[in-house]
Amino acid sequence: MSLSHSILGFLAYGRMTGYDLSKAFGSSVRFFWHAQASHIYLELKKLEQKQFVTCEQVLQTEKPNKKLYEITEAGRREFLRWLASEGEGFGKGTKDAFLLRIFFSGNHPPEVCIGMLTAFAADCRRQLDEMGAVPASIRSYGGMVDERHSIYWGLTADFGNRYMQMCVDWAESAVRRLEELR
Amino acid sequence: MSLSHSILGFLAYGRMTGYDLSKAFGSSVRFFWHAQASHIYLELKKLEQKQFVTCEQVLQTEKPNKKLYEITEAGRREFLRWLASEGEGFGKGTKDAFLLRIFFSGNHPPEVCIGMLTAFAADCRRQLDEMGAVPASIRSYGGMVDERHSIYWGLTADFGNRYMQMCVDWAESAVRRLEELR
DNA sequence: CGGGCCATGTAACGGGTTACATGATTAC
DNA sequence: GTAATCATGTAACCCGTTACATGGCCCG
Repeated sequence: MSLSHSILGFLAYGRMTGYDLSKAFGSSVRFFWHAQASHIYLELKKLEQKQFVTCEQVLQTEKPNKKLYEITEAGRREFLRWLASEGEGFGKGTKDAFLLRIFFSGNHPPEVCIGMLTAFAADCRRQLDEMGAVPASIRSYGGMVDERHSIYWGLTADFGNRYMQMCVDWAESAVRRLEELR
Repeated sequence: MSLSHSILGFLAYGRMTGYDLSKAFGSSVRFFWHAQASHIYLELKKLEQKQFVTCEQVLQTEKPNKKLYEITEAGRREFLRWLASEGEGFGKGTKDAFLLRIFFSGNHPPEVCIGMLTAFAADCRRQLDEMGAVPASIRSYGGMVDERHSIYWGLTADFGNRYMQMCVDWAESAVRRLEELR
């Protein structure tokens, strides 16, 4: 259960609403943890029940009312516990339906697979471009919290870049190999 | 729902038992789709209900009895449909708790993160070694089915290698960066 | 005589997704 | 007038995990 822990992680930076959290996920960890808004609201409720967060209603006249969530001491402890926990080693949680399709692609003519791979490469390149904006966004957020945090944001962004680049390279070499064999 | 489809995929190669399937997952797609034996048995039952597979009891005296599963025409159609389906684009399904921990690592002293990263790199290197055996295993299986299939097995294995290598490189560069900043 | 392989399952639970529902304000 | 942004939620469902249960054969 990592969604609840990453919510706690964001709340450790400061008070936020469910909506803020939803945006925070979208603008930072979306490459390795996609979170649905509705799920976040659900999880916030559970965290409140467990007393890991407290909630304060904020009435607004110009905008819809909102709920500001704040992490408690117990919540911070739980978050830190998770942060240091060993966590399933590696590759155990990996689920990649795309690679599964490639694996079984002997069942259709090679052109289909070539098409899938080129579309995939294009997709990766697009995401690589999108991530070009990440360093700037880190710098802008980085000013708000201290640098201690933003280093790590940079590390995960770097992972994202390398990953996408690797995917592009792999897909292109795969296409080449398939074309050789036609 | 990709487990059921990959089961169909394996059965498209030939008749197998739940046990065989479990081994097949373990020796091929485990790097990007880990399947529990118990889950496979569950899924086989559902596939039988949907008439995507048929089941034949095989009585054995020397060994426990077993059930041989065979894909039906409807099953093959469903499998092919899935194989050609667009499938969620990319990165949407990605869930990586390890990167999540790195992202939030500003909350503990850098040494902890350095420790996590070195352990991670060691883990990846180990898996890289393990995958050295894959080409041989592909060749051995490859003889049984025609080459049409084994090319694709090689492509996914190549992905695994590149991925692990990228992880090692990234983790090492991350450690270097963290050590600079101490 | 212990461990590993063969071989199959059940029950409870957890975590996440999808689809749906609502509604005000602001900017083009 | 219509799209985007702000803002919160419910209900049903699905997929997968964990833990448990069973039991014979073969090899060292």
